[in-house]
Amino acid sequence: MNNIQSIRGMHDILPERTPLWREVEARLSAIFASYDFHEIRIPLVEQAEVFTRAIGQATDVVEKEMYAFADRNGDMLSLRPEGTAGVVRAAIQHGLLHTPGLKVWYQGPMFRHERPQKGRQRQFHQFGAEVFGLEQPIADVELILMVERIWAELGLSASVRLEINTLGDREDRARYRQQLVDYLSPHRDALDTDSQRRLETNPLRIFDSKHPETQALMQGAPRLADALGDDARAHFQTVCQVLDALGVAYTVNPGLVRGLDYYCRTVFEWVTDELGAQGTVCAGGRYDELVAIQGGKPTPGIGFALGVERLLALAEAAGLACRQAPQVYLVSQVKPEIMMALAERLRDQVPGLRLATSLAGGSFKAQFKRADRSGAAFALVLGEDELNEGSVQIKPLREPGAGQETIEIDQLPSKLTALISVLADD
RNA sequence: GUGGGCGUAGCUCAGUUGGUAGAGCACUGGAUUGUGACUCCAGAGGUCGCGGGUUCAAACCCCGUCGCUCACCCCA
Repeated sequence: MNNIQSIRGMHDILPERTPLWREVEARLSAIFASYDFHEIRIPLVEQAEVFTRAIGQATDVVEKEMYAFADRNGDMLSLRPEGTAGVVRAAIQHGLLHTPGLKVWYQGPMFRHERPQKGRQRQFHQFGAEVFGLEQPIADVELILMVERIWAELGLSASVRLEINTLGDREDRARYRQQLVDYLSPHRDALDTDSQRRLETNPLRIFDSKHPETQALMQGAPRLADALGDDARAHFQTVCQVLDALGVAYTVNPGLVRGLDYYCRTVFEWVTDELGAQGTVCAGGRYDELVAIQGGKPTPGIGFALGVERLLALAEAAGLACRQAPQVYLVSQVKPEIMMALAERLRDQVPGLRLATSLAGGSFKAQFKRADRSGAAFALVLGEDELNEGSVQIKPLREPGAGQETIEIDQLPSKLTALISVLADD
């Protein structure tokens, strides 16, 4: 092979797969619009501080996964490892938070320098949505409903399950953190090495440990639920009640702790068993203090991010497939300018037509072979005979036994319009 | 960052105890000079990931390196 390769963990999305991406993107953006979310597009690069402040200095994402570098003028910049921090920055910068209830969504590549594996690459793609200025629990619920609709729309409801939890408010977590440290410190030696380190940096995330001994120890740990303040407790109860009333299935997972520091109160996550070790397809939660942390006027917020590659893996396993084929393939043995004039006329007069022309030329046999491979539903035949009598032949390529018919060129646009209107949309 | 498995034609892979490479699919052309799919024939296509070493001789053995993959870790 060549020496030039894409960067490790950063993959090309080839033409064969882009129709599937576009299909999923179209369905998601339609769902977002149906909940009155509006798209926002922000830079892929920010001041590194935008992320270090928001995500938390002690998180792995900041500590060892950011693509951070010095700009030519010495500023520390970073490729975005996630979307929320940049959206918050943009919302503050442009005064979008003066209107309560701002609802935005975004989409695009994120970058984390991790060791690639199934469901995890260094450049990956997320869809995300954020709501600002609403502290009501039903804002949490609406976001959850919207994601539930995504699974339903893509036929994935049976593949994922929803887990939720509450992290309480900052004072609650501070109090609880101390309880946890007090409980675990005497058993420090029983913890795995990673958890020992987290004991100093981020004790709550010890709940994430997969080590059996650590997990056993955590069984007896004090519970965050018992450390909640009244407000946070009431908030979570309302979320659960409304979800129950709406028939949304979920389980409360007291060990569910988000990896980014800015979360508080409601956190949620959709997980699957079908993708190996990277089972989280979508995750999010409330971040009522993030706007203030980023220098804005205190404004509550809540949002989620969804991993597109993971979603696509599930969708493909469930049978979602897309390809973009031309509807019509023009086979010709007349002068190129005549063939192309006809093609242009058809593109002018047949709305939405996907028309392939046989630029490579060759025998009719070779051209028909290409027409077949292209996936086109119809071949148009334009040879000397047709040219002389002002006609074109239309040959169906996907109906066995169907004969081809001759049609006058003037009637071709309306004929094609009728023919492609009954084709299944690819 | 740590470990396991793997890198041979565009794709999926074979390659016996080291003797300078093969199949299927795909591609190109042909089988009465205007018609695809099925069939038959022919052809093209590889410095065997890259670099070094051992050897008369390396796809095969050794070292390094890059990448893919799975798990740890982390997370979407």
